[in-house]
Amino acid sequence: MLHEEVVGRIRAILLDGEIPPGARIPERELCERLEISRTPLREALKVLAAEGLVQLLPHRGSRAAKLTDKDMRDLFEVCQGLEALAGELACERITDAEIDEIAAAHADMVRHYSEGDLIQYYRGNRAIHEAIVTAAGNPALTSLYASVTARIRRARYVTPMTPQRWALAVKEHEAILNALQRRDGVGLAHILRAHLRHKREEVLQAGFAETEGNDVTLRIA
Amino acid sequence: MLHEEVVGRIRAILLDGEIPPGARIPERELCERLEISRTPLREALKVLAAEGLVQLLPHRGSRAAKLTDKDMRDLFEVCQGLEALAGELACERITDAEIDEIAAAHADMVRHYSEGDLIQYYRGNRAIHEAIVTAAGNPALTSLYASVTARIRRARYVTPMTPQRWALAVKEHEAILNALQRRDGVGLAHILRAHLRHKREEVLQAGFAETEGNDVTLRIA
DNA sequence: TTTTGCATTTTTGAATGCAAAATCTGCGAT
DNA sequence: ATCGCAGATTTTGCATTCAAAAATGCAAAA
Repeated sequence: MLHEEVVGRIRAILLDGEIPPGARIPERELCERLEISRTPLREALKVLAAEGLVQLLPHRGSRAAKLTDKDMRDLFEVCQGLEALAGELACERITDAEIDEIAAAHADMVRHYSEGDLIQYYRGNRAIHEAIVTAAGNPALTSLYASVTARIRRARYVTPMTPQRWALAVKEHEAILNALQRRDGVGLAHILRAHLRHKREEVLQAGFAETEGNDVTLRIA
Repeated sequence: MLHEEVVGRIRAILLDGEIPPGARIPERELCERLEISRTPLREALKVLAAEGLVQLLPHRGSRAAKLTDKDMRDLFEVCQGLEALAGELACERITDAEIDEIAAAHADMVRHYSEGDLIQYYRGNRAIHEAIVTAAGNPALTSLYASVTARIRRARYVTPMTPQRWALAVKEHEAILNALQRRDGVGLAHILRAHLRHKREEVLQAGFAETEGNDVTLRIA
């Protein structure tokens, strides 16, 4: 198994919440499960620690990182900046074909909305945001975005929504698609910022930060 | 020696250009120099690879990362986004004391400019940009900014400038300080973006990308 | 019953050793 | 002289081993 694969598998385990935020990461167990020795596992944990997904405590092992309200707010703020930038760049560089794909993904997502399927809705939602970032044609931005969103993914794409908020989100996505089709970079940036600000408020209001005694895993189970 | 210290020392070696972009990283030598064994060194290299400073080639060791023109452009673009965001946030949150410090740093920098001391000028310049980012009060943003700027630092803070460009840069910095003092977030974001766009043009025009046969180390020596 | 001090156990962090892969070297063929 | 190839050498990646630090358990004292 390649180094990158090890990192990816552990990242998936963390993002799935299989090891919940704050929990200790059982080195020996993971070694057995991935059928590797401690050396490559520890290399991967150090990388994930640099990404912010793992917290290393010297001489006390590693834990799945836990985000405070402040952390969450900060990361959403950065995410807003990155998506706004991506939106502006995407409007300059996106191809008609890419726009069509996003439009199709949007239609799909709206369908899931009208069917009340939150899981599928979120899946489509995420695909759209990622497609916009990809369309910016800036791999450095894409990978930074990936690492930031990974840390807030569970909060962002798992929080339950009230019907009002959900309806608003869908409306905002209409505007997002519209701005893209008009290639209105500044407008798109504004909408994306507002969209994420609303999502952030939602998440924080729901008390979704991964603080002590606030286990996301249980909530979404 | 602690893990973070190892990472820091190697990062410094790379940023100083002691191991020039594209050059192989001599594992054994570094081990001896840092007086550690290969295990912690390799852990650090994996982390630096995740940061983009090191390129890992499976079964072929690691090299100091080399940036193409496109990489450089992309990173500057992201940096623009991050600094613009930081500027907006800083205007909301910066204290009067912090503004005074930045004003002092600015005055210092202008003095170095009038003395023609490019090195000191760049040092002050960097301090100002970093202070603005810090004033945004968002550690997630700060650390992301640090990792992005690290990759373009040598290009950004080493490129020689024509008198015209230097004068323009100083003018822009006047405007930056002014916007900060007026706490004009939107204005500051605009100026910062333009400032960085100019710097990027400078760097790319100077052919400063770390491509084959384009060794930055030699140029600045 | 609770707390404190000590010995034991467990776990972490790093060095070493080993097998596989890549690179280098030298020799012969064209 | 150059190219190609077989063997030797080096380097990489990982498993194992070893020492140090922390956690745990237990007994004795308050």
